Amino acid sequence: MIALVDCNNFYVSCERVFQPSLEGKPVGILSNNDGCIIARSEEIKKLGVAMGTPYFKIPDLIKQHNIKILSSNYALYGDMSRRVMQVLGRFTPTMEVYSIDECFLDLSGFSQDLTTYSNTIAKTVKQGTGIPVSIGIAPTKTLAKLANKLAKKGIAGNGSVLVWNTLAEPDKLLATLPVKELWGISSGLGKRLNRIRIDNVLALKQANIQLIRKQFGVVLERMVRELNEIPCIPLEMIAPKRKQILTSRSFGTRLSTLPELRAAVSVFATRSAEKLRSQNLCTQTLCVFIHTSPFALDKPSYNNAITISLDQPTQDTGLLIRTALAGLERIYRPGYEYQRAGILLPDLMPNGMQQLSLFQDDSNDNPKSERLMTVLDAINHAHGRHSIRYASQGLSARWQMRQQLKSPAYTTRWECLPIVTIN
DNA sequence: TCTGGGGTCCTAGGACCC
DNA sequence: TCTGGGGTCCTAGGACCC
Repeated sequence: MIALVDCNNFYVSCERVFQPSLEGKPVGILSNNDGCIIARSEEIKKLGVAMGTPYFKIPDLIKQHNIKILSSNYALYGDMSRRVMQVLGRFTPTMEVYSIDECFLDLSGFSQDLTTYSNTIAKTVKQGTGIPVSIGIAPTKTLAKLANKLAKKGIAGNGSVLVWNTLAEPDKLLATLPVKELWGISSGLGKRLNRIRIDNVLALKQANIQLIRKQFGVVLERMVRELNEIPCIPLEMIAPKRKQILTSRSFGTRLSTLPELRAAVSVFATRSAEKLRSQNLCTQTLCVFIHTSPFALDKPSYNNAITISLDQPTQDTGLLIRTALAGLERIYRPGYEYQRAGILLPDLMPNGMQQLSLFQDDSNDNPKSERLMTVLDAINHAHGRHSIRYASQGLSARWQMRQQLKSPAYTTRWECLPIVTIN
């Protein structure tokens, strides 16, 4: 049996742990750059605010209902997530951290009553971290996801826990669920399924497996089998190695000039190199891209990207910056208002295993670069990110993301530690 | 004025091998 | 009249996830 533990309204719950006054009130969390609402409390959902609603489109609603809006605080969410996972780790040796707010636990072979056990898990997480969770338990991941959703919505189970096999008539329930509710079915697949008269989960479960394979491919075939309690998606206990690293941002204000874009791209390249080193990886390839806004239909649009192969794999910030800027020069066109840029490293490998270049005569530089990067990382770790930097990163913050409503990094910066006063 | 960021997997088609 | 059979690797694009 597999349990899916999912934190309820995770980002909102993290904020509420440190601002209990937000409890019971409508709360929304914004995407980076304070763009859209990407996490919602139950109260704001009830007011009809959909996932992904642009923030600037609902000022009246916010005022009228006194909705509390916050910028994303990923330092906080990341740390709270780590704590939740740590508590969950006490309950089973085999678990897969699936996302920042979800975790699969392998409960097969447990002799206890799973409902009781799961209630204990939920209670312990709440007590240890302040975060409320819902738990769905079933023979496959797909069904565990579904059970979790039903528990959360209060359709079945005891409010926060649902063990699939305790349902008297699961098929009756499946028949009431639209196929789009399933993990792995988005609107695209959902519409195609509806066209062949598969509109609820039961219909999909009973669909002809050969036909599904032929028309929709192996992904949906696996899903149908999982609905029939045949596990096809294994638990991944060891996180697989990263396959790519992406660093990109929308700008706080549109950028038109090359110098400003150069500064932004330098910062993204620097961040990418830091990510490489922190995961002990290096890259053989760098891709740099720039976009105008897809929403500015009245203005000329331009999207371009360039992929550059390096002579040999590297994790050196200076080399990645030089490469990225050379790429930028080639794709930059004047006369556009750029909204976003980024660096993609699509071809990663473990550091120390790279194939050296046959023709490079300065390969002795490698130890030097390594020492420099170690010092750089140590200084920036001790004194804060960007304490020392490459000149090309510049000093202007004009393009930095907007994050005007961000709460303090309560758990990751000493200056932000909450202070408790006892009267 | 204002619309996120970071990932994975699958498939089809092209290029190549013997 | 008539021109094989069986592979691998890479890439771009689409679909999906949180």
